[in-house]
Amino acid sequence: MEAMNKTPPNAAQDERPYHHGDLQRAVVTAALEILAETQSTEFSLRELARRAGVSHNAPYKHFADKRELLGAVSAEGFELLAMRMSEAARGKTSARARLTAMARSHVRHGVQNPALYRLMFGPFLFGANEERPVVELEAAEKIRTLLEDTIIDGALGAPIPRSARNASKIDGAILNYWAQVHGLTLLLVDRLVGPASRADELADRAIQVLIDGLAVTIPGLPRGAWVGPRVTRRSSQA
Amino acid sequence: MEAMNKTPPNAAQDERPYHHGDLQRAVVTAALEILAETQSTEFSLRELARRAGVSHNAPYKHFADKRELLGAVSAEGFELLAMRMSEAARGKTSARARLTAMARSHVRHGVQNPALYRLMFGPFLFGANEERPVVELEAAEKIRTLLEDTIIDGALGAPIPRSARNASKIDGAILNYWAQVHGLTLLLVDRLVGPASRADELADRAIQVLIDGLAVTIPGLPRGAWVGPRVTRRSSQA
DNA sequence: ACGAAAAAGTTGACATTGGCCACTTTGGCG
DNA sequence: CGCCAAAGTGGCCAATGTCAACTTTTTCGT
Repeated sequence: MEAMNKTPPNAAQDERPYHHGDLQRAVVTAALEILAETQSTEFSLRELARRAGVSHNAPYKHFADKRELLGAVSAEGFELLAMRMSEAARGKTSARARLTAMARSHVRHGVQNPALYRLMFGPFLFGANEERPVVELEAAEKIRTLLEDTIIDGALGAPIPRSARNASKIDGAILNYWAQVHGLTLLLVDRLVGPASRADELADRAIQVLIDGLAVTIPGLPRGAWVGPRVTRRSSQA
Repeated sequence: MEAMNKTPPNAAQDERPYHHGDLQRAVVTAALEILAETQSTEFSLRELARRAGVSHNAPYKHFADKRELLGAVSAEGFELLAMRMSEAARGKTSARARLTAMARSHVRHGVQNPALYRLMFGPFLFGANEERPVVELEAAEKIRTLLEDTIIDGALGAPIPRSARNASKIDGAILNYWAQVHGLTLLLVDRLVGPASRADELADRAIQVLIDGLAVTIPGLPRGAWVGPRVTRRSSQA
């Protein structure tokens, strides 16, 4: 009896079905929202569930715990950064202009959402002696590759062919770039330098100094040191 | 009756007096310990109180809330960093050697206690639109001054007299130093480059590139930008 | 086509936390 | 000596992360 009211698809679309559809994504999206609003990673899982319109335990069907959730959010942040960087570089003709544009958009990305930026690079996701989440390493590797290509392409003044002999020099240059840009971003984000509205100019100067410094001699990295996420290092034996 | 057993001061020294003596300091010290052990700022006030051997509410007589406590810990971290940097510089004859030594000890300070380092520079202490705690700004200013003196002293190749004309150039150089060293430290601390055992070499190269870059032209900071904590800017009108 | 199992969501419970309160103990000062 | 503020205590509260048991869908092998 009353066979009609089982799975009623007729009651408009606000009649939420028992199953959310794609809660996984909804939760990550909501987390990004809350992160942007509160600027803190200490928001509550429950508040998040409330926003997504599900019970406080539903997210646990998709993420083992809060860390795993934040890991997904962080990875999203890395993807977003990579997209912004590569889009900023698109259209620029010189490799140097591309490098500058990438630095700008990196700094902007941080300033625009400090909490997300700190989550991305920070330690919220791996304990004292743990590794970083794989999903995050992969996303970060994408950015490293972007930089590598630009440097090989001549961003430092002249193209540097990708050879075994040059590898450590390129890594060294990437390290210096990362340190400079990441450092500047965090100083801005943490309000130790400013104002944040000057981010572009400051990023430009940072790159200027970096390139001038590297143009003299490209030193190369000490043997055994590594730059960027190590995930690809290991996968080479797969 | 039984007047004898009130306030018994005879029971050796392990018989803790009702008043701790200097709980304020004890709490900060305990917090530094827990921070070093757990590598997280999310330890509980209660655990801390347990360690100090007092009730879970005793710390509230000395700190309004957890933030204020962490602020004191952070300030301690800045003081410690300043001490290490200035001691590392002591004895070095050339200004450049001093700058390198300071960078090394900065990076070491971070690598040795990541959680403390992140607490110092991170956002745990000021909300979305708040200022940094004053105690922290003052400690950070000390470090900025250290750097300024070294740069004025010729760390970049030639002495730069402290003049109104040079002020923005010096600030620019300090910004680049900070970005590079702070950035490198965090990349190490957050395990995006490594290994941490190579910290000294990497710091040396960072300074090398920095100095090479600045030696070409010292650009100067755009008008209106600031470097370092702003606390002294305001106190000049007092 | 059907029934069982897996997936997705729900309610209820528990220990722990930061912070508030009223209370007691102690040291110092007039 | 007496009193009061500072320092420390225990009780309490709402909120949180996470576990466990239950219910509702969806899926999938036969």
